Amino acid sequence: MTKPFSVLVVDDEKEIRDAIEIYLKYEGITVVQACDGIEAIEKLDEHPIHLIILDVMMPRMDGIAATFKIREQKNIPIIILSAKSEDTDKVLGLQVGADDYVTKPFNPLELIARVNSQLRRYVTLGTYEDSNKILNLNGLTLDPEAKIVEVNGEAVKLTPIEYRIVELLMNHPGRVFSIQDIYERVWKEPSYNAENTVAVHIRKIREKIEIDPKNPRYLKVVWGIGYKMEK
Amino acid sequence: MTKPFSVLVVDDEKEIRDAIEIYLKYEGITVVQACDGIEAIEKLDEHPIHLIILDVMMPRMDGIAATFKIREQKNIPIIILSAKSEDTDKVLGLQVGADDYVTKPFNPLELIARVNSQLRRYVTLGTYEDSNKILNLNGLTLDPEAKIVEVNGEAVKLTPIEYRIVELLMNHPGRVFSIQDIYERVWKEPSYNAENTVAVHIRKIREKIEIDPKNPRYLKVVWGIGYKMEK
DNA sequence: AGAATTCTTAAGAATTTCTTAAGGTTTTCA
DNA sequence: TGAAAACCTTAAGAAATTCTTAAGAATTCT
Repeated sequence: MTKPFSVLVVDDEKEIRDAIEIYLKYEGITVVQACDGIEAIEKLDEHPIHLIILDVMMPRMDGIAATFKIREQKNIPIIILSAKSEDTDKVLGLQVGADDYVTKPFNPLELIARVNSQLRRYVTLGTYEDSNKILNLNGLTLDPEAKIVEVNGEAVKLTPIEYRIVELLMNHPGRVFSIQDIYERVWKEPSYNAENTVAVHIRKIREKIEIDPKNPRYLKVVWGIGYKMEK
Repeated sequence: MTKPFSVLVVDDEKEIRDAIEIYLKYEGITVVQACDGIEAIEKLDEHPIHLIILDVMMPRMDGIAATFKIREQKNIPIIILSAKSEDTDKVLGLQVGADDYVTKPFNPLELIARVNSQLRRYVTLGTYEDSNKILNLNGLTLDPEAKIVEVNGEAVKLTPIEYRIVELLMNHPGRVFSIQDIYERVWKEPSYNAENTVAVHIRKIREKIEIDPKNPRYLKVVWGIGYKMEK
């Protein structure tokens, strides 16, 4: 499963960078490497980075400071790597600006869990505002907190994928999403031979939310383009 | 952009207070500092405070307890700062009265997001819902102060973890929490390989609070998404 | 040391998701 | 205009995932 995230790994030891890269790639996360702070800044400009893993014990501290500056502007979570033996004060100072830390030697699974946790939090915080509001369109209601969809007051039981499709469309009433759009935004991976998969789910959704699935009132097709939720 | 809010930051470390102040000021929020609970009480009398950010790990615990008492009267939201390494139970006790918490090291922007979120809620709700109030849902009762759960008036004995899960769910009736959400909010660390751990606790809770655990009335599953407490 | 709590493992049940395939509808363009 | 191509709908069953439950091991508390 590919995730739409890329992580910048900053460490002066190549073996560590490579090891982390292997584990993150296995998670479907793109990895960009940098061996010091200076290089990290360049990479941050070149690539869209969603999280930084940073070894505190590197020769060139100025680069690290600069990295932090950039984070302030870009709001990217930072996970710090540090050895237990390291100077506590120095590490502590850095930690004030960090989101999480892992001490070396570290369990790769734990690092991955923390990376995922940060990415999740980062994403949900970003979309926090509108993702909690109850949506309503002509009697079709969606409650993002309770994950409940209702048609004219009657609860409808949707599966997770069905729910996510409805949520996507209802968040942008009237906007047409191609099948690829839908697949990529719901499954969070590139669509390949997935046209019919989406179509089948559309059908199932109609079966549940439409009074007359053959003449849908809410979930309409736009021929040759995609689907949309009627405004 | 100036906001009509002032926040009291209580921490014994000056650098942390200053760092927080810088970020909040940038948001247009007024900041009042206090280095311990005693001082916090004075400041609460002197200034109109709308929210408190409180470090749990401070030398003088009595002052903190007093701060909480004041909050109870004044209905001010509290966000707790805690280090991961800290004694979980001690932190937990405090958190019961808190509205949100952030673990150190923290991302300043995340702290700001949570501050804004609390202030928003505080304003929109008008009268802030006290998290020490006894919760009641269809005969299921939770008393956060006494840490007692009752089903139709009959006390149920929950273990600490069980209690925290029930409390989390009851604080947000109807809202669905994924297993990862639950793990991270109850255990306060990222979850990996913890899916079944939570599931087992859910089962134990049902055994205790449900009349018919196979057809739960309170603690419901939302397939593929998580669990929730029925509204 | 004994009791209570928490975690791990594993097997089976329930539910969801995907694939395949056939038939219908709309568009294209000869 | 009419036939071909592209696109959409529908159905059914296989595959995969998720949930429940139980039992016992490991850990923590008293």
